[in-house]
Amino acid sequence: LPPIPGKRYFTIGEVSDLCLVKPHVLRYWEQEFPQLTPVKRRGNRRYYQHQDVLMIRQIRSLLYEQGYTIGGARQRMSGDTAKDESSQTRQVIRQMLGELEEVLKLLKR
Amino acid sequence: LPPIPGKRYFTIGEVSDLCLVKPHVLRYWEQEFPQLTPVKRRGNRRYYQHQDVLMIRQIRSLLYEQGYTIGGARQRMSGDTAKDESSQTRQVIRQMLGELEEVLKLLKR
DNA sequence: GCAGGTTCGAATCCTGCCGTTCCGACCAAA
DNA sequence: TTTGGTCGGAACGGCAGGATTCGAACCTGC
Repeated sequence: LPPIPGKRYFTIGEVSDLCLVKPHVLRYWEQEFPQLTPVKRRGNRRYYQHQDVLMIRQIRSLLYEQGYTIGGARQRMSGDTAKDESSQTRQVIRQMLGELEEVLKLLKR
Repeated sequence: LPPIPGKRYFTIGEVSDLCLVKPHVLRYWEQEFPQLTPVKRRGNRRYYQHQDVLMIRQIRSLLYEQGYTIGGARQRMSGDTAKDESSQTRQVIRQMLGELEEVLKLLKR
C-alpha cells in the first residue's frame, strides 16, 4: 500500500486508491462500522482525514488478510483486543479445571 | 460447554453434544479443515479422540465467538501451531491430561 | 437376532453476508 | 459549461456456510 500523503483531507476516490478498496465498498463499510465517520460537507461529500485512512487500512487487513467476517472485525475494532491472544490457552486451562473437578467428585465417593 | 468425559473415543453424536455443533456441520468442517481428521473404522464411522474434541471447540470459538470466516479460521489454525509460543504449555497440558486419564482408568476398576 | 436409533456420503436446497450495479442528481475544478 | 468525480437508495448477484433429505449400512440393548 502506498504511503499516505501529508494533506489534511482526502476524497473517497483518493482513499480508494490509497487503500485499494472501491468507493462503493467504503460507503458500505461506513454503514457497518460505526467508528468510521469521515467529515461530511457540501452536499454530503466525504472528506477523510489521516486517521480515517489508517482505520480503513486496519479494517481491510482484518477482512482481507486475517480472515474476519465484518461482524468479527467490528467486534475486534470496538475495544477488547487484549483478551485475544491468551484466550485459547485460558480456555484449555478452564476446561482442565472442569475435568479435575470431575475427578475430585469421583475420588470423594 | 460440558467437560469432556475421560474416554478414548467419541461418536459424532457425542461430539455434537459436547461442542454444540450439529453432526452435519462436523462433517462439513472436516472438508474445510485438513487438520481435523478423526479416526475412521468399520464402515467409515468417525471416532473422535480428546484432541479432536478440543480442536473442534477451538474452531467453534474462532467461527462463532471471535468472528472469523472459515478461511480465516483455517489459516489461524494452521499458522499458530508453528508460531505459537505457548504450544509448549499446551504440550504439557496435553501430557498431563493423558496421565490423568490413566489415573481415572485405575480409579474406575 | 431383531428393533430402533445412529451414522454414512452425496446430492440438493437455502439463507444471508458482502458486496455490485444501476440510477438520476449533485458538485468541483478547468 | 463541460468533464469527471461523488451522492444515496434500491435492486441485484455470487457464494460461503451450512441445512435437509435420501437409502443404505451400522451398532446397541434386549
